[in-house]
Amino acid sequence: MKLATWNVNSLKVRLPHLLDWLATERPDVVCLQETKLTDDLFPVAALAAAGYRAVYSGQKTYNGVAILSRAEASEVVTGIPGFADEQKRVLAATVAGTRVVCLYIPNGQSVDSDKYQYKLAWLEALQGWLKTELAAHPRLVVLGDFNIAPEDRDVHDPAAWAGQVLCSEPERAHFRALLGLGLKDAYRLFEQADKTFSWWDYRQDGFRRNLGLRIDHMLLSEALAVACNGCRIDKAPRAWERPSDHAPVIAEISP
DNA sequence: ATGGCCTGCAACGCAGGA
Repeated sequence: MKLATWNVNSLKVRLPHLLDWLATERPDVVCLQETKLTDDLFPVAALAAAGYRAVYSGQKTYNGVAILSRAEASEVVTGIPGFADEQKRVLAATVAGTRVVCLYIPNGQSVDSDKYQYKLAWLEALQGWLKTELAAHPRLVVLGDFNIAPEDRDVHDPAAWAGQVLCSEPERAHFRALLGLGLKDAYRLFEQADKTFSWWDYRQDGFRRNLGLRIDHMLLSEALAVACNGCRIDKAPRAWERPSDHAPVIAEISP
């Protein structure tokens, strides 16, 4: 099974990129973030024509998540159970015997912001939920835009980012706590080139200068981690005209 | 130098992203 995650930064704008990319990569499951579409506007027909079913949870202007799959998705859950949140950031479904949890973790804006406190509370709730999900679903993948650069090697300029949102110690501690549940960072299961990132700022010619962060992740339960053959970041779409600021992350899992 | 760039909304600038 080929799994992917991609923050598309507006599915309306990026649909042509997504369709081109699906035709090239032909993944089995794709999680999307920042669709920024209400559900009545989701491009069901265009994706069906490309061979993909879709489940989605969106809102106007902000956030919005979706799971595209060749096989049917079942047991669909939106949001973190028991955690009241108007923002559409979570979608879980079972596809071909694998539990897929698609996340758009809050950005946090800055460490002195109310949004940062919301992010930490959100991460606390996420951790509790994923513990029960993992117990119920041995084949579990948690993937999406985490808005956390887990280590300094995931940051183009660690000194400049030290203590800043996306890199702060409380956020990184939450990321490590997810690993502590028994999840593995798929990207780090394999040897990777230095300074490989999944997001680059639109400003300052950030992509060409590789001023990036690795904040999009794929976490695998033990059963999936031992079956994982590879994980990579696909930088190609970031170089296309009018790109998303995020690149897709792709992993291959043996049947 | 606290902005630069992009998106959506709805207005002729703003919020939010990261």
